[in-house]
Amino acid sequence: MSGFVLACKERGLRLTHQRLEVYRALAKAKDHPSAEMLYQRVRKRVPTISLDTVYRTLGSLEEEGFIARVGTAMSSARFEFNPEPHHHFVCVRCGGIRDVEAHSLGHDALAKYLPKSYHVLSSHVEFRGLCPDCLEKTSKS
Amino acid sequence: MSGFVLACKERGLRLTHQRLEVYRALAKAKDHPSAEMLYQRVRKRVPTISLDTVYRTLGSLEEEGFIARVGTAMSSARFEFNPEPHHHFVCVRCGGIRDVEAHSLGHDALAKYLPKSYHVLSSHVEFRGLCPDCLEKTSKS
DNA sequence: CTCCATGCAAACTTTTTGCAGCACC
DNA sequence: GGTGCTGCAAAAAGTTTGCATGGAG
Repeated sequence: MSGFVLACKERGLRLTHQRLEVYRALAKAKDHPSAEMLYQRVRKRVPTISLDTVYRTLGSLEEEGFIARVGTAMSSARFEFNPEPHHHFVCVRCGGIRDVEAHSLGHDALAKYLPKSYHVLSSHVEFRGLCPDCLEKTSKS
Repeated sequence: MSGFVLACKERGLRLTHQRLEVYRALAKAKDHPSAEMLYQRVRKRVPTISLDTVYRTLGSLEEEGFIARVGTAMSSARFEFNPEPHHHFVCVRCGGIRDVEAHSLGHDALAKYLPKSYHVLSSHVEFRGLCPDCLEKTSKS
């Protein structure tokens, strides 16, 4: 908590009542809430807060690295035909998605890391980084 | 292709011009297109097709297992505070998300499976299946 | 006092749905 | 010929943005 206060000062973020409560609500949450879910929770303590403030606050906190977005941050759904189990590499620069062969990163190899109390149906790895094309453009410039 | 025709008959799906063209466009695509991207491509061959037909067709093809959706299928963005690198388990029944410790499935262990031409910044595993709670409810009934 | 953050409303994007007509089987 | 699919339009859901006000520093 106090670490958050200090970090805000360092980065020039204003420490508003709303921002603090959104941060606290997410730090306390164990269920990976959506913006709407956080809005409902924070509203109990700050009845006048608006949903767009929650969105804007989450955006700020994400930019500053305090919080993370679960799963892929893609604006729209993407589809593929490849019926073989495989993984994906997402380029953070060009947004392109490339298939990654499962090789020894198969389902069984991954699923064994979970407790036996889970019934795992599928497993999927998503890598993020720079694809060969963007990497080449970077080194050239 | 002919496999698709046969599979449609087996499952009682009507083999319309539109459905076939959406299927072909996705089978040919290498870039994991969105519904809108597919719409633009199919429109060149079937100028009267509508975007909602593309959506409906993609939904049917996904249900039948012909195609897959890339990444997490979540209606809204979900956030988390946990700053430690970790993975996620998504329950297909209750939609709940649980953290999975990275253990030996750390970034380095995963990234080594990619060609060196990629610059990998992060790696994340997403498991899907039944969580312990839903599994228990299933066995009881 | 200054400027960033907030709240309100409205726009925007992506996806879904109701309905009438058409096409596949 | 009946049923499911299509196209149109409108709605729904999630998220973003413009603008005037208010509160933090």
